[in-house]
Order: sequence, then structure tokens, then C-alpha cells
Amino acid sequence: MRMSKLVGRRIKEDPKDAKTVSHKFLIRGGYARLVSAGIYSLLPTGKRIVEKIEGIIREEMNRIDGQEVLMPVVLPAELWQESGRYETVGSELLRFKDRNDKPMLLAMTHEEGVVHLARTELGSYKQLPAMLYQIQTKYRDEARPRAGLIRVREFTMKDAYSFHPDQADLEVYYHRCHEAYERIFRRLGMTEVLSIEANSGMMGGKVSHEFMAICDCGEDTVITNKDRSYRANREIAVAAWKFEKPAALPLEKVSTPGKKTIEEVAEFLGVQSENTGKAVFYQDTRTGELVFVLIRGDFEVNETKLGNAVRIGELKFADDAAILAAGAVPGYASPLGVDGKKVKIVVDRSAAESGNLVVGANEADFHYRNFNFDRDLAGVECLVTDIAAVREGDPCPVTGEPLIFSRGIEVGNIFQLGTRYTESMGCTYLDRDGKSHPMVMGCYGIGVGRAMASVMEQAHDEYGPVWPMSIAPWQVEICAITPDKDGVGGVCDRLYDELSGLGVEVLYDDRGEKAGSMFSDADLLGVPFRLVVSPKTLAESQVEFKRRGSRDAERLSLEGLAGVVRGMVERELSLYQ
RNA sequence: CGGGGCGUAGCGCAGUGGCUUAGCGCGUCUGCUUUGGGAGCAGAAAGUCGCGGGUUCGACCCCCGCCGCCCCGACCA
Repeated sequence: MRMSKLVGRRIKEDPKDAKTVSHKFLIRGGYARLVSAGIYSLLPTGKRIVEKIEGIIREEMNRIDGQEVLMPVVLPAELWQESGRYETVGSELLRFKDRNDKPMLLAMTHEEGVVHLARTELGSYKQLPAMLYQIQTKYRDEARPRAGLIRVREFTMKDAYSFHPDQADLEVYYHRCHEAYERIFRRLGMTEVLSIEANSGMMGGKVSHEFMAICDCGEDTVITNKDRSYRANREIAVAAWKFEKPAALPLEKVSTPGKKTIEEVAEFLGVQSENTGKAVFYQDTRTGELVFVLIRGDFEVNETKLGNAVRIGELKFADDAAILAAGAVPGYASPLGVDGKKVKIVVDRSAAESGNLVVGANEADFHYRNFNFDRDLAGVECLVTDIAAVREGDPCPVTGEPLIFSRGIEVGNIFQLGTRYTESMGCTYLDRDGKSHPMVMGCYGIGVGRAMASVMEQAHDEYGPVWPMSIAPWQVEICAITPDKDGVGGVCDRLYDELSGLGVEVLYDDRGEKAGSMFSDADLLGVPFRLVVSPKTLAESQVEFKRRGSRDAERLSLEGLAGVVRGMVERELSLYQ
């Protein structure tokens, strides 16, 4: 490619709307342009990278016996009505009607679409397992797109779906796919991607993993220990808390006028927050059922863990009216005197395994000192479990070291779906004995554009991205300094032709710009190898060779240069095989 | 969906109720000079001042409504 003809201008100044590194460089380098919030066009340079990413994904999907398909972006609503999701998914699903008033939608994921295929094309145990995948456009009407290509409304996704005769078969395949994902992210040149166990949900048996690219602009919190032998997302993270139970002192009612929050009460009574118990009320969003939670004052409730513990899909804070109706006083609520038969009581281990806590008295302006779970709640029906949110520095459940919080971008997700879709949509096969069973499904996604942005986040310097050879838009850039002097242009033209002829992807800056100008553009384009040809080096029959991201340059002889450079490109590429 | 910010040339910004024919820098185009980290000089093209309404003799500027974009939060198959 001759730079003089490359579409996608480089921009000297940071665009005002871009805050994250990848967003800035995507715009400044001419990789992508915003069309509407969260909707981008890819320019040639960006498109080349995306194609390489897709190529690597394709190779790895094929390696685990995937078969590529292409499903439509527009699906009839009836397909989603079959699975029930037409009703349950919110406004991020873009619904519309065609000319005949038939309800349609833009698919945000393709479980329904692929089951539509699988239930007609697959019918025998002999055909299983089978994996279908596609690399295709998804639309999700996100409430808040952000950070360039990190979170968008329209995007390209590799989504894969596997079909199995039973759970055991799925688990074997799931593991292969996990390995394939690790290979993919390594080959894309990501420096740090962690697979973390994600919320397994209330259905039990469901397993899923998120692949998190660690970087500061990540939207998610990844919780690990130092050597990363423990990895979890915030929703399911646990810690090896140790609690001490002192000798129980007698329960004592104390006046705490106007003191409602843990901080106020603790300060007023001269104790630490870990010597208090906090009462929190939740409600099942659907049924309105109340859940009373007691947790030690220095902890916060992890709503996902709580939801899993009580098998409620969606919880919200209970309003004061509901709390009063249950016989508790907001601000002074107490586990003492609450009827475990009327209200579900959940006690976090932190409160159950500590002692002599200050808790509410269920009476305005009064608290109790010296609450002890074993003694004071004896005989009350309640669930003792771990529903506490992990805090940075809490002891790791594996090693006991302090837990570390990092930020991560979710670049991939794999999920054991089970029969959620195959049962509702009638996707069955016949076994050896002619008996019909729903297929067991897994699904596996990677956001392609998000992956590109994530590589940028992880591999850049102050001047631009430093693309790994595996996905670089071009492998080599030639900068012709004063192309009309001393035969520079001719040498560059020849070199460009020779390298291209050898199959090397070359970007040739033939514009005759000032050197500084060319170098700045080159940095923004992040091509891994740079050849600088100038009268100075040509006088010694040499050119300058520089790796993007390295300070040092070396000289290479013009003699046989194209072959030498091709060899270097191939060596570099082999690092990503 | 809540909170905040911003909409003036391709990009980044300035601007005042009327001497503004709306400017500045970058970029673009022409010419000359230049060529190792975003050069210099001279000239040029380029704007429905987000949209609609109102106030006014007069609105890019003041008022009302709408739209769009960004950031924080909620949400996120």
C-alpha cells in the first residue's frame, strides 16, 4: 500500500471526546470513525487488523472442529418468542416491524438462530458433537456506549455454539474451547488475559468463564492473588476470612438517639465497625418476598452471592414501608425478634462467627450491645452462608495472601448453556436406542473489535499502538526520505516491489513528507518493522531498520535486503503461531 | 434511565445583542524554499455558528423546546 493513497487521515491532536488510549489512537491513526453513538465505520487500516484477528480466530475454531456458518442479523420475532427471550430481554434488543407488520429484531446473540439450524440439520447421536460458529454483526442497543470500540452498539462478534448428547460430552468440549481461547488471545499478542470463573447463576450446574484483558480502562473488576492462581470476578469472589468469637457478654440495650448508620452508631458507642452487625433488607423484584440480611458492619453484601444463596434471580433494596410491614424499624432493624417464618433470614458468616456485636433493637433510638448469633438467634430459622463482598486486601482463599483488584475488559466468554434453548425450542436428537433427548449446548463468544482495542490498550507507547506482527495492518513500513534525491525513490520503489513480490505486507510512505511527519504517522500506524531509506544511509548502500516500540535502530545492507527482511518477518510471525 | 459537560470550517478551539464581510491554530490546495521526530514564506478554498420556535429594529450571542455527542453512575444475552 502506498501511503499517498491510503484512506484514513492521521490526526495530530487528540480528539476531544476520546478519553481512553485505544479510543484516541483509533481516531488519530485513522482506524475507525464514529457514525453515531457506539456505531463505527472501520477504515482500511482498521479493517486489515480486524481481518487478521478474524483469521486467527477462524484457524483456532476450525482446529477444534468448528464449522463456519453465517446467520442473518435480522430475525423474526417468533424465533425469540419460542425461547421466551422476546419478552424477557429489555430494550437492548432492537425490535421493529417489516412492511407486513411482522415483528422482527436485530439479533444481539444467536442462540435462537443456531438452534433453528441445529434442530433441522442435526437429529442423530452420530452427528454429535457439532460446533457451528460465525463471525458476524451483532446489534445491542446499549444504554451507554463508551470508550471507542470497547463498548459499542453494533459490533462484530465471533459466536460459536456446540451441541452435545449429554453434559459430560459438553464438558470435554468446553475444556477444548477454553484452551482454544487461550491460544487465540496469546496469538493476538495480548500480554495479559485471564480466564476467570463467572457467576454460575441460580440454575446450578451452569459453568461459565470470562476472558479478561487486564488494563486500566477495563470496565470489570478482576480479583486475583499475586501469582494469579486465584481468579474470580467480583460477583462470585470469596475470601478466606477468619473470624474470632470472644466469650459472650450479656445482651445490653443501649440508647443511641438519632444514630442510624454503622458509622454513627460505632462512633457514638466507641466501637469499630467490625464490632457491629448491619441489617439489610432486600426484596425479590418479582414476588416482593422479603429477605433479611445480617452482616458484620465492616462488610458489604454481594447481591449476586445473596441471590444465589436464596435462589432469587433479581433483588432490590426493600423500601421502608416493606421493612415496617415486616415488623422491623429502618435504621434500627435487628435480627432479634424477626420471625424467620415470615421473612427469609440470611446471616453472613462474618456476623454468625463474630461475637458481642452492636445490632439494632428494632426500636427507634436503641441498639443492643453484645449480640451473639448462637445464643441470641437460637431456634430462629435462618440461613448462614457467605454473602459478603470481597474487599481489596482480604485473604486469598487459595494462598491466604492479600487479594488484588485489577481492571479488565471482557474480550471473551464461554458458557455451558445446558438445555435452556434446546428444550424450549424443541432441538432434540435420537440416541442409539431411538430415544429422543434435548441436545446439551455450549456457547462461546469473542468481540472482535473489542479485541483490537484491547490489544491497543495493552501494547502502545505515547506515540501510538505497537502492533504484534500477527495482527499488524502491515508487516513492514518503508519511509522514503527525500524520495526525489540521490535515487532514494527508485530504491524504495524497487524494495517495495521486491518485498511485495515475496508476500510481505508493505506500507510504503512515498509522500515525500518531512521525516518527522512520516515518523509520527508511522508510530500511529504501529507497523512492527520500519525501513528508513535516505541519501545518508544509501551512500553506504544501507538502510535503517527499526522495530516499532524500540529505541534502537540498526543498519541493514541493501544487498539482498528483501529476502533478509522477509526472513525477519517470518521469524517474528512464528512467535504468534 | 439519573447526574454533569459540550455542540462555531475536516480536527482542536476563540468570540461579541450592531465596525464581523464570523475569527485563530492544525489540516487541505497552489507556488517557492526545505527534508532524520509533525519546517518557513506567500497566496487560496472551505462555515445552514446542531435544529425549531420566541424576544428584539437587529440573535452565533438572550429565553423556551428538541436533537446529537462525551463523561460519571444504574443496566449489560
